[in-house]
Amino acid sequence: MTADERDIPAGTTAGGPGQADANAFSAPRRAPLYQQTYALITRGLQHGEWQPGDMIPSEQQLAGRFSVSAGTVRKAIDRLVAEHLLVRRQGKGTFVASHLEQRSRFRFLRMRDRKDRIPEFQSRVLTCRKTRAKAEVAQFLGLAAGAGLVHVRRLLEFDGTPTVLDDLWLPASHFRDLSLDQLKQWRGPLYGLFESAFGVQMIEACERVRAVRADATVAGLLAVSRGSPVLRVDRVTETFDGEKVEFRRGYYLTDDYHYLSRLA
Amino acid sequence: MTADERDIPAGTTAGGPGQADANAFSAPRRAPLYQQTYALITRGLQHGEWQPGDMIPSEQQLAGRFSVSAGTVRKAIDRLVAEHLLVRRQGKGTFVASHLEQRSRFRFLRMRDRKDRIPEFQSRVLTCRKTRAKAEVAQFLGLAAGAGLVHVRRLLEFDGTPTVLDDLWLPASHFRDLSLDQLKQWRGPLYGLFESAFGVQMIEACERVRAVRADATVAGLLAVSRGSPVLRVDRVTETFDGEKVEFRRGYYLTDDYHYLSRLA
DNA sequence: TAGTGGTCTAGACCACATG
DNA sequence: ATGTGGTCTAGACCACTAT
Repeated sequence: MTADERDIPAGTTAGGPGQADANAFSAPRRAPLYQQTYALITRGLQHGEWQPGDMIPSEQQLAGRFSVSAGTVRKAIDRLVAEHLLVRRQGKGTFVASHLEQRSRFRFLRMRDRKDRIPEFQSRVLTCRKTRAKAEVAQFLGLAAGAGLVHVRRLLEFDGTPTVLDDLWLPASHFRDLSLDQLKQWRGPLYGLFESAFGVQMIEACERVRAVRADATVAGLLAVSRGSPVLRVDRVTETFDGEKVEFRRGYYLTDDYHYLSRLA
Repeated sequence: MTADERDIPAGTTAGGPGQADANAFSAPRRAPLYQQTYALITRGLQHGEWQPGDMIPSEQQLAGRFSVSAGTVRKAIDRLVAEHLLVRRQGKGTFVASHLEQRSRFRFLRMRDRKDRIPEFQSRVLTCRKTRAKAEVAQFLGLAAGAGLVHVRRLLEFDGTPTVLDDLWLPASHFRDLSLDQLKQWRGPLYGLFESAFGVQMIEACERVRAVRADATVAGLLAVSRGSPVLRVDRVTETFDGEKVEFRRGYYLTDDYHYLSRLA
């Protein structure tokens, strides 16, 4: 983008502030400027104009580029910050959120210990294989049955004991080159790897939680007897525009840990 | 409160806008005006100056009362709206949120059907008894063991099938006069009853979710076999200032329904 | 017509980070 | 000293609701 381009048709004139549109014809309900500004910044994030960890232009600069006031830019950024897409740092600037940063490391982890603290845990990746989507997984990902996927299985040990078994299915369209070696070498959150190595930013997720009996596989890997009650958590993760880029099924032991949910 | 009282010491003078404090001495870190304003409005809600469903004074009026600008009041109200304590209605005013209104009826209900819709359900209150707090419940409520409680048990039928068994423990200090008759006669959400009949506004809650085996009682009431996996949801509900006013333990069948959690 | 919240602007000063 | 975000003000006009 060049500095002088105007992404938003100037809705104000020199006549004064707050003058939205001087047209005599009633325009077809234009969205408020701060929402348009929100959309433009989001598009910049989506198109990779600013990468995770990058600083975006200052509020003044964006105001100039979009031909709106600083307050309007600020309101747009407020929302993006609330949605964890941006992070403000006073005196420094506004930055694109990254799963590699400490502050967002446990954003999607709901498990807590008896005192509601995040447990210490270790991840052991067991397998990584190319597969094709069965009907159920395909439906969760909004793909056709048979679509190419990468399947990852890993075990999380909480404070030393195996507690979570995760199965991940990732669209081959984005994750074709993901390998077991790569996963085993990686230190840190998977979403950090996906972000840095595959350019996929996990923005939001939705989890459906059930209580089920452990089958032979789950029971074996979690070291409990078959039929034991375990929490089954189905997660669908999306990137920009609601594009589904992960389906994850987790089996959680909840004797010493629990799934925490805040209602407001 | 009288119209001319000033709850916030005027931090600005006639000298111009944005002049927070002319004192040469560095004051002991005063909170921003919009936070003070937030606290003052919250106090009004807590003290019952404005009841659920009431309209609070207009932004202009509050700005006058607190000697701050309309924008500052607006920012304070923005937060209270985000926290679901207030509701804005354009052209009408700003109102105190109420559990009796349609919009907040299912705020704390996380169960969904296969299409993520809120199920149709019916509540059947089974028992309502005065008891004393056992150690576990006392701890959840931050009370001493043996404190007076009211215990309520109810069954929820989702689309006609018993799916949720709830046990509620409520501090007798607030709910001494709650009766089975009252509960059976009540149509609508329990929190609406608690709000209108006992003046207790449920503001936020925290749930800890586990998978457990159904014991004889649970299995009997939910019509499953003993040992079946069920979701156990422990909820602690708070009113203003984090005062705990409900501990609720729910047992959920998750064959046809699930617990939905959005991560962001 | 009047009152309310919703949007938008322009400009001030403060607090923080960096060179 | 400069640039960034954070706070605060004053005032304009728009959109909606009610009378």
